[in-house]
Amino acid sequence: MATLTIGALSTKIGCKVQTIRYYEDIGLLPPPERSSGNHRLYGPSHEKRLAFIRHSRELGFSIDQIRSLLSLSDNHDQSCATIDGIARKRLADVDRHIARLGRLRTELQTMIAQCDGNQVGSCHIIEVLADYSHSHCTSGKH
Amino acid sequence: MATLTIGALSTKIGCKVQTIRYYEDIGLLPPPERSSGNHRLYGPSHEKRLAFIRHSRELGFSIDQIRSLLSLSDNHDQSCATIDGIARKRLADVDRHIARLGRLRTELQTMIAQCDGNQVGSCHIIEVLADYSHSHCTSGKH
DNA sequence: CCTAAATGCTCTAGTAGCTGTAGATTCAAG
DNA sequence: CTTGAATCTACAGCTACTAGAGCATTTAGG
Repeated sequence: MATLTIGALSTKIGCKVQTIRYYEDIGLLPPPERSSGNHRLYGPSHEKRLAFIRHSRELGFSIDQIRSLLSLSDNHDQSCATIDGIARKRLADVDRHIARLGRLRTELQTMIAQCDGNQVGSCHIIEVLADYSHSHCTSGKH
Repeated sequence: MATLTIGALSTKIGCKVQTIRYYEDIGLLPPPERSSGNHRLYGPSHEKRLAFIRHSRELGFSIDQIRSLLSLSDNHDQSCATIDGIARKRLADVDRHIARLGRLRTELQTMIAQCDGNQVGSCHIIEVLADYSHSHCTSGKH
Protein backbone atom coordinates (compact mmCIF):
# COMPACT_ATOMS: atom_id res chain seq x y z
CA MET A 1 0.00 0.00 0.00
CA ALA A 2 2.72 2.51 0.93
CA THR A 3 5.05 2.68 -2.01
CA LEU A 4 6.11 6.24 -2.74
CA THR A 5 9.20 7.82 -1.28
CA ILE A 6 8.96 11.48 -0.42
CA GLY A 7 10.91 12.35 -3.55
CA ALA A 8 8.57 10.37 -5.78
CA LEU A 9 5.53 11.96 -4.15
CA SER A 10 7.18 15.33 -4.55
CA THR A 11 7.62 14.99 -8.31
CA LYS A 12 4.23 13.32 -8.77
CA ILE A 13 2.32 16.14 -7.10
CA GLY A 14 4.72 18.91 -7.97
CA CYS A 15 5.46 20.03 -4.46
CA LYS A 16 8.86 20.40 -2.82
CA VAL A 17 10.11 17.73 -0.47
CA GLN A 18 10.53 20.22 2.35
CA THR A 19 7.00 21.44 1.87
CA ILE A 20 5.66 17.91 2.32
CA ARG A 21 7.62 17.54 5.53
CA TYR A 22 6.38 20.97 6.60
CA TYR A 23 2.76 19.91 6.09
CA GLU A 24 3.44 16.90 8.26
CA ASP A 25 5.03 19.12 10.93
CA ILE A 26 2.00 21.38 11.16
CA GLY A 27 -0.39 18.44 11.15
CA LEU A 28 -1.96 18.89 7.72
CA LEU A 29 -0.62 15.62 6.41
CA PRO A 30 -0.61 12.62 8.79
CA PRO A 31 2.76 10.97 9.46
CA PRO A 32 3.26 8.16 6.93
CA GLU A 33 4.76 4.74 7.44
CA ARG A 34 8.52 4.49 7.59
CA SER A 35 10.88 2.09 5.89
CA SER A 36 13.35 0.03 7.90
CA GLY A 37 15.84 2.81 7.29
CA ASN A 38 13.42 5.47 8.60
CA HIS A 39 12.48 6.90 5.21
CA ARG A 40 8.88 8.07 4.74
CA LEU A 41 6.66 5.86 2.58
CA TYR A 42 3.41 7.22 1.20
CA GLY A 43 0.29 5.49 -0.09
CA PRO A 44 -2.63 6.66 -2.24
CA SER A 45 -4.48 8.32 0.66
CA HIS A 46 -1.53 10.56 1.37
CA GLU A 47 -1.24 11.31 -2.31
CA LYS A 48 -4.87 12.37 -2.49
CA ARG A 49 -4.64 14.48 0.61
CA LEU A 50 -1.52 16.26 -0.56
CA ALA A 51 -3.14 16.92 -3.94
CA PHE A 52 -6.13 18.39 -2.16
CA ILE A 53 -3.88 20.63 -0.09
CA ARG A 54 -1.83 21.82 -3.04
CA HIS A 55 -4.82 22.52 -5.24
CA SER A 56 -6.44 24.44 -2.41
CA ARG A 57 -3.26 26.42 -1.80
CA GLU A 58 -3.04 27.27 -5.47
CA LEU A 59 -6.54 28.64 -5.25
CA GLY A 60 -5.32 30.77 -2.37
CA PHE A 61 -7.04 29.09 0.57
CA SER A 62 -5.12 29.60 3.79
CA ILE A 63 -3.69 26.70 5.74
CA ASP A 64 -6.39 27.25 8.35
CA GLN A 65 -9.13 27.17 5.74
CA ILE A 66 -7.67 23.98 4.31
CA ARG A 67 -7.63 22.49 7.78
CA SER A 68 -11.36 23.24 8.02
CA LEU A 69 -12.08 21.93 4.54
CA LEU A 70 -10.23 18.70 5.29
CA SER A 71 -12.00 18.08 8.57
CA LEU A 72 -15.36 18.95 7.02
CA SER A 73 -14.73 16.64 4.10
CA ASP A 74 -14.45 13.71 6.47
CA ASN A 75 -18.03 14.05 7.77
CA HIS A 76 -19.85 12.84 4.70
CA ASP A 77 -23.38 13.13 6.06
CA GLN A 78 -23.06 16.71 7.21
CA SER A 79 -24.40 19.70 5.29
CA CYS A 80 -21.83 21.25 3.03
CA ALA A 81 -22.95 24.80 3.81
CA THR A 82 -19.74 25.54 5.69
CA ILE A 83 -17.63 24.34 2.78
CA ASP A 84 -19.65 26.49 0.43
CA GLY A 85 -19.19 29.39 2.84
CA ILE A 86 -15.41 29.04 2.89
CA ALA A 87 -15.29 28.87 -0.90
CA ARG A 88 -17.53 31.93 -1.24
CA LYS A 89 -15.43 33.85 1.24
CA ARG A 90 -12.35 33.03 -0.79
CA LEU A 91 -14.13 34.20 -3.94
CA ALA A 92 -15.05 37.47 -2.24
CA ASP A 93 -11.43 37.93 -1.18
CA VAL A 94 -10.26 37.32 -4.73
CA ASP A 95 -12.76 39.86 -6.01
CA ARG A 96 -11.57 42.49 -3.55
CA HIS A 97 -7.98 41.72 -4.44
CA ILE A 98 -8.67 42.07 -8.16
CA ALA A 99 -10.45 45.37 -7.60
CA ARG A 100 -7.56 46.73 -5.56
CA LEU A 101 -4.99 45.62 -8.13
CA GLY A 102 -7.06 47.30 -10.81
CA ARG A 103 -6.80 50.61 -8.95
CA LEU A 104 -3.07 50.13 -8.44
CA ARG A 105 -2.68 49.36 -12.12
CA THR A 106 -4.37 52.59 -13.08
CA GLU A 107 -2.19 54.61 -10.77
CA LEU A 108 0.99 52.91 -11.97
CA GLN A 109 0.06 53.44 -15.59
CA THR A 110 -0.70 57.11 -15.08
CA MET A 111 2.58 57.50 -13.26
CA ILE A 112 4.58 55.78 -15.98
CA ALA A 113 2.84 57.71 -18.72
CA GLN A 114 3.99 60.94 -17.12
CA CYS A 115 7.66 59.96 -17.21
CA ASP A 116 9.38 62.17 -19.74
CA GLY A 117 12.34 59.83 -19.97
CA ASN A 118 14.78 62.56 -19.17
CA GLN A 119 16.49 63.24 -15.90
CA VAL A 120 15.67 62.18 -12.40
CA GLY A 121 15.31 65.78 -11.32
CA SER A 122 12.22 66.16 -13.46
CA CYS A 123 10.95 62.59 -13.12
CA HIS A 124 7.25 62.52 -12.43
CA ILE A 125 7.35 59.00 -11.07
CA ILE A 126 9.40 60.18 -8.13
CA GLU A 127 7.12 63.18 -7.70
CA VAL A 128 4.00 61.07 -7.72
CA LEU A 129 5.46 58.63 -5.23
CA ALA A 130 6.53 61.45 -2.93
CA ASP A 131 3.06 62.96 -3.03
CA TYR A 132 1.19 61.27 -0.28
CA SER A 133 -2.08 63.03 -0.86
CA HIS A 134 -2.77 59.94 -2.98
CA SER A 135 -1.89 57.65 -0.11
CA HIS A 136 -4.68 55.52 1.30
CA CYS A 137 -6.96 56.24 -1.62
CA THR A 138 -6.20 52.69 -2.61
CA SER A 139 -6.80 51.32 0.81
CA GLY A 140 -8.84 48.27 1.32
CA LYS A 141 -6.91 45.67 3.06
CA HIS A 142 -5.18 42.44 2.36
CA MET B 1 13.15 72.05 12.21
CA ALA B 2 12.53 68.72 13.95
CA THR B 3 9.17 69.00 15.59
CA LEU B 4 7.16 65.84 15.20
CA THR B 5 7.20 63.03 17.71
CA ILE B 6 6.98 59.54 16.34
CA GLY B 7 3.32 59.36 17.32
CA ALA B 8 2.50 62.60 15.54
CA LEU B 9 4.34 61.44 12.41
CA SER B 10 2.54 58.14 12.67
CA THR B 11 -0.93 59.70 12.63
CA LYS B 12 0.05 62.30 10.04
CA ILE B 13 1.26 59.71 7.53
CA GLY B 14 -1.00 56.89 8.60
CA CYS B 15 1.70 54.42 9.44
CA LYS B 16 2.16 52.55 12.69
CA VAL B 17 4.76 53.70 15.15
CA GLN B 18 6.48 50.33 15.11
CA THR B 19 6.63 50.41 11.34
CA ILE B 20 8.45 53.75 11.42
CA ARG B 21 10.99 52.34 13.85
CA TYR B 22 11.27 49.26 11.66
CA TYR B 23 12.08 51.39 8.61
CA GLU B 24 14.80 53.07 10.65
CA ASP B 25 16.17 49.67 11.72
CA ILE B 26 16.49 48.44 8.17
CA GLY B 27 17.99 51.70 7.00
CA LEU B 28 15.14 53.00 4.88
CA LEU B 29 14.57 56.01 7.06
CA PRO B 30 17.63 57.79 8.50
CA PRO B 31 17.83 58.08 12.30
CA PRO B 32 16.24 61.36 13.35
CA GLU B 33 17.29 63.79 16.04
CA ARG B 34 16.49 62.90 19.60
CA SER B 35 15.02 65.02 22.37
CA SER B 36 16.81 65.42 25.68
CA GLY B 37 14.75 62.48 26.89
CA ASN B 38 15.82 60.31 23.93
CA HIS B 39 12.54 60.59 22.04
CA ARG B 40 12.72 60.69 18.26
CA LEU B 41 12.00 64.07 16.64
CA TYR B 42 11.20 64.27 12.95
CA GLY B 43 11.36 67.14 10.50
CA PRO B 44 9.84 67.70 7.05
CA SER B 45 12.47 65.68 5.21
CA HIS B 46 11.68 62.60 7.23
CA GLU B 47 8.01 63.22 6.69
CA LYS B 48 8.51 63.36 2.93
CA ARG B 49 10.67 60.30 2.86
CA LEU B 50 8.22 58.28 4.93
CA ALA B 51 5.36 59.40 2.71
CA PHE B 52 7.36 58.26 -0.32
CA ILE B 53 7.97 54.90 1.28
CA ARG B 54 4.36 54.35 2.31
CA HIS B 55 2.95 55.39 -1.04
CA SER B 56 5.38 53.09 -2.79
CA ARG B 57 4.51 50.22 -0.47
CA GLU B 58 0.83 50.76 -1.11
CA LEU B 59 1.56 50.46 -4.80
CA GLY B 60 3.21 47.15 -4.00
CA PHE B 61 6.86 48.05 -4.51
CA SER B 62 9.13 45.86 -2.43
CA ILE B 63 11.43 47.30 0.21
CA ASP B 64 14.37 46.60 -2.07
CA GLN B 65 12.74 48.39 -4.98
CA ILE B 66 12.00 51.34 -2.72
CA ARG B 67 15.61 51.37 -1.62
CA SER B 68 16.60 51.65 -5.29
CA LEU B 69 14.01 54.31 -6.03
CA LEU B 70 15.17 56.36 -3.06
CA SER B 71 18.83 56.19 -3.98
CA LEU B 72 18.06 56.94 -7.62
CA SER B 73 15.91 59.89 -6.68
CA ASP B 74 18.88 61.51 -4.99
CA ASN B 75 20.91 61.76 -8.22
CA HIS B 76 18.94 64.49 -9.93
CA ASP B 77 21.02 64.73 -13.07
CA GLN B 78 20.95 61.03 -13.89
CA SER B 79 18.66 59.48 -16.46
CA CYS B 80 15.43 58.23 -14.98
CA ALA B 81 15.40 55.11 -17.17
CA THR B 82 16.04 52.84 -14.18
CA ILE B 83 13.17 54.39 -12.26
CA ASP B 84 10.92 53.93 -15.24
CA GLY B 85 12.14 50.33 -15.47
CA ILE B 86 11.28 49.55 -11.87
CA ALA B 87 7.84 51.07 -12.27
CA ARG B 88 7.20 49.13 -15.48
CA LYS B 89 8.33 45.93 -13.84
CA ARG B 90 5.88 46.52 -11.02
CA LEU B 91 3.12 47.16 -13.57
CA ALA B 92 3.97 43.90 -15.33
CA ASP B 93 3.84 42.07 -12.00
CA VAL B 94 0.45 43.58 -11.25
CA ASP B 95 -0.79 42.51 -14.68
CA ARG B 96 0.37 38.96 -14.16
CA HIS B 97 -1.18 38.93 -10.74
CA ILE B 98 -4.51 40.18 -12.07
CA ALA B 99 -4.48 37.58 -14.83
CA ARG B 100 -3.76 34.80 -12.36
CA LEU B 101 -6.49 35.96 -9.99
CA GLY B 102 -8.88 36.05 -12.93
CA ARG B 103 -8.20 32.38 -13.62
CA LEU B 104 -8.58 31.52 -9.95
CA ARG B 105 -11.85 33.43 -9.85
CA THR B 106 -13.23 31.42 -12.74
CA GLU B 107 -12.24 28.15 -11.12
CA LEU B 108 -13.70 29.15 -7.77
CA GLN B 109 -16.95 30.24 -9.38
CA THR B 110 -17.32 27.04 -11.34
CA MET B 111 -16.62 25.09 -8.21
CA ILE B 112 -19.16 27.01 -6.15
CA ALA B 113 -21.79 26.78 -8.88
CA GLN B 114 -21.52 23.00 -8.77
CA CYS B 115 -22.28 22.80 -5.06
CA ASP B 116 -25.69 21.25 -4.70
CA GLY B 117 -26.05 22.51 -1.16
CA ASN B 118 -26.74 19.08 0.21
CA GLN B 119 -24.37 16.81 2.01
CA VAL B 120 -20.62 16.75 2.18
CA GLY B 121 -20.57 13.27 0.68
CA SER B 122 -21.82 14.63 -2.62
CA CYS B 123 -20.12 18.04 -2.40
CA HIS B 124 -18.50 18.96 -5.67
CA ILE B 125 -16.27 21.55 -4.07
CA ILE B 126 -14.45 18.85 -2.19
CA GLU B 127 -14.29 16.71 -5.31
CA VAL B 128 -12.86 19.52 -7.39
CA LEU B 129 -10.27 20.36 -4.77
CA ALA B 130 -9.24 16.73 -4.49
CA ASP B 131 -8.83 16.46 -8.24
CA TYR B 132 -5.32 17.52 -8.93
CA SER B 133 -5.52 17.17 -12.66
CA HIS B 134 -6.39 20.84 -12.44
CA SER B 135 -3.36 21.57 -10.35
CA HIS B 136 -0.68 23.73 -11.91
CA CYS B 137 -2.96 24.79 -14.73
CA THR B 138 -3.06 28.05 -12.86
CA SER B 139 0.65 28.22 -12.45
CA GLY B 140 2.53 31.31 -13.16
CA LYS B 141 4.45 32.34 -10.21
CA HIS B 142 4.32 34.93 -7.56
C1' DC C 1 3.69 70.96 42.12
C1' DC C 2 2.00 66.45 41.79
C1' DT C 3 0.11 62.67 39.80
C1' DA C 4 -2.03 59.76 36.37
C1' DA C 5 -2.40 58.74 31.69
C1' DA C 6 -0.41 58.70 27.45
C1' DT C 7 3.39 58.14 24.87
C1' DG C 8 8.04 56.87 24.17
C1' DC C 9 12.20 53.81 24.63
C1' DT C 10 14.76 49.02 23.64
C1' DC C 11 14.63 44.32 22.92
C1' DT C 12 12.61 40.12 21.80
C1' DA C 13 9.41 37.06 19.68
C1' DG C 14 5.71 36.01 16.65
C1' DT C 15 3.00 35.96 12.08
C1' DA C 16 2.31 32.90 7.07
C1' DG C 17 4.07 29.60 4.33
C1' DC C 18 7.39 27.98 3.11
C1' DT C 19 12.76 27.48 1.63
C1' DG C 20 17.49 26.50 2.46
C1' DT C 21 21.42 24.61 5.01
C1' DA C 22 24.47 21.24 7.69
C1' DG C 23 25.86 16.99 8.88
C1' DA C 24 24.61 12.25 9.36
C1' DT C 25 22.39 8.14 7.35
C1' DT C 26 20.36 5.12 3.86
C1' DC C 27 19.44 3.50 -0.70
C1' DA C 28 20.19 2.04 -5.62
C1' DA C 29 23.25 1.27 -9.45
C1' DG C 30 27.48 -0.48 -11.28
C1' DC D 1 31.96 -2.84 -2.40
C1' DT D 2 31.83 1.69 -3.69
C1' DT D 3 30.00 5.83 -4.98
C1' DG D 4 26.66 9.31 -5.54
C1' DA D 5 21.95 10.52 -4.94
C1' DA D 6 18.21 10.74 -1.87
C1' DT D 7 16.66 11.01 2.76
C1' DC D 8 16.87 11.99 7.69
C1' DT D 9 16.60 15.70 11.75
C1' DA D 10 17.05 20.15 13.38
C1' DC D 11 17.37 24.73 12.83
C1' DA D 12 18.07 29.38 10.48
C1' DG D 13 16.21 32.54 7.19
C1' DC D 14 12.92 34.94 4.12
C1' DT D 15 9.17 39.44 3.71
C1' DA D 16 7.23 43.17 5.93
C1' DC D 17 5.67 43.98 9.54
C1' DT D 18 3.10 43.50 14.38
C1' DA D 19 2.74 42.72 19.31
C1' DG D 20 4.30 42.62 23.92
C1' DA D 21 7.26 43.19 28.21
C1' DG D 22 9.23 46.29 31.19
C1' DC D 23 10.89 50.53 31.83
C1' DA D 24 11.48 55.98 31.09
C1' DT D 25 9.55 60.33 29.72
C1' DT D 26 6.19 63.73 28.64
C1' DT D 27 1.91 66.10 29.16
C1' DA D 28 -2.61 67.55 30.95
C1' DG D 29 -5.56 68.24 34.84
C1' DG D 30 -6.38 69.54 39.52
